[in-house]
Amino acid sequence: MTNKRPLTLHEKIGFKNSKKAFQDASCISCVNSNCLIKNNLENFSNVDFVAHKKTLKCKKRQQFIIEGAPVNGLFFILRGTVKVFRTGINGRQQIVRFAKEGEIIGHRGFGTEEYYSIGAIALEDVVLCYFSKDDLQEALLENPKFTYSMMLFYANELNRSESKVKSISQMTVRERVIDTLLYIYRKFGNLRGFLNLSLSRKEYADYAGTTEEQVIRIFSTLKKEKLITAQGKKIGITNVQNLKNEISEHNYFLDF
Amino acid sequence: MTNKRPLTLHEKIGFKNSKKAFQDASCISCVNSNCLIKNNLENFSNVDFVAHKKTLKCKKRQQFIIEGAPVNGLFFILRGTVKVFRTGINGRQQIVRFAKEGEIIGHRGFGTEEYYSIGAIALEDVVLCYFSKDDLQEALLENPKFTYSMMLFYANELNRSESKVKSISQMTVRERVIDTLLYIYRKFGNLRGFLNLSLSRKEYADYAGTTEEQVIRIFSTLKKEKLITAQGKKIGITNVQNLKNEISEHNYFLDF
DNA sequence: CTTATAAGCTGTTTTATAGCAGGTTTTAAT
DNA sequence: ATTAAAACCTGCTATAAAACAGCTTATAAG
Repeated sequence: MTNKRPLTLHEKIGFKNSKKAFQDASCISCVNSNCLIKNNLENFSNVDFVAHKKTLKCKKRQQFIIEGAPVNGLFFILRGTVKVFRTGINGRQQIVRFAKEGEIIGHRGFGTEEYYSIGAIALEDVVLCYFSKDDLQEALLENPKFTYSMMLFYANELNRSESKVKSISQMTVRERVIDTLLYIYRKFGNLRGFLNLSLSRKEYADYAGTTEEQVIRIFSTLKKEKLITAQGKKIGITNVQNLKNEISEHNYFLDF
Repeated sequence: MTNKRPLTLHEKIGFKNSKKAFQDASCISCVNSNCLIKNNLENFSNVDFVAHKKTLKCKKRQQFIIEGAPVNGLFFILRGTVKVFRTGINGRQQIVRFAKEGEIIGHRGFGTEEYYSIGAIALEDVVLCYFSKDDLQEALLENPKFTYSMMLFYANELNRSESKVKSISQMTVRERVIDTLLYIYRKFGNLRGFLNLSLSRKEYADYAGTTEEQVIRIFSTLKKEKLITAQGKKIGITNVQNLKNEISEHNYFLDF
């Protein structure tokens, strides 16, 4: 490196132009059928839009959005799993959601917000597509179908969030922990009898809005009740329906 | 009435075509500068859109959206105040928000939801503008600026809701009650030293996510501490800053 | 004006859950 | 292989908040 200019965050974590670094990162050949960009490719009047995107790689445990940083654009997950969180009262971490391929990260900052209200960290090696706010805004104002899709996306996120308000304020800790297990199951599925996403008890707690100890206690109770099996971080749901039954009267599962 | 066909809900509560019943309900002369329709009037290519709207009157305490009913359209408040709620675990009412002129009601059902997940009731005599889902959808797909506004509206609602998740899961009951008082103050302001919206202790509880008794206890403590004054349902905030200080470290106020 | 009903209030009890302390086991690093 | 550091686990204690009970004060209806 001969350049003495300090590296930007994006450069540090390997920000590269898609064409150069990732032959397979072009939207046309993308396999994420749930991606809003992919789904609207034919609607973009300006073909440059998707060519302008940048692609970046993140190693496991790397944080690529820092709470409070200015919002310059939006991320789409091309591959991998991401944890989205915010810091609450006395530094307590609150996990907002877990995201996978095709999902949008950082959209909460798109409206009036100038700064990210959340942080995002890679749970495994991740590849991200990045669109600048300006490019996006232009594309949105030119392509009503795309804007409409984005609007519906936000509407769904809103429903999910409202449903979380309900669950947090009215469910018991046990119910919330079960709800979290079912959420992980729905979203990441099973692999050889275990949930296909390994989380620590602390992470379960931060998502369910409780403490590590409570999650541990509840997990061991659920084990005794033969509702789950656990080998360290690997959690298996014995009978999904039995778990659902405990909370079914409270929740219609519109999340994902 | 010679017609033997049973009345629909809309007919029962006085559904009328705007032209006939309300000379003053036309969007052009509307004074609600915060209304998304009003703000986008010049963007509508199809002038029929606003002419198609219907206007309906609701008396105080009348419920005009029933939880679980199919979503056929969206309401905009022309005049009055509305309580938006949902029924939680064992019939416990949860107040989602209080809405006033210019605001949208029922938008949560617009996306994938087919049925209203909330109920809405008039807190005082209310006039509503109603747009059918089909008309709206057409207008949205024709007018990207309008769609973009709607998208930003949803994005803001999402931020508000996320912030509520945070407050509910991390604030104490006292803090949540204070937060509710400040919310009412910000949104409805003061009238002769008292909050310009009278609510029962139960309603404060249903919004703050606690019980009537807790609200009563906290109100009487706050009275002793000279932070509020109360004459029955009329609540006055003595010093807004003092109240804010108690929760300021937790909350950046992006609600409204 | 009287009565009934709802809303407001307060003291006591119960319960769920957080916090703490002190352990073991697992994982990762040297 | 050894050590350090996470992660996991369990029993105990403290506490915030809900639930209950019984009362008083408003508000509305006849």
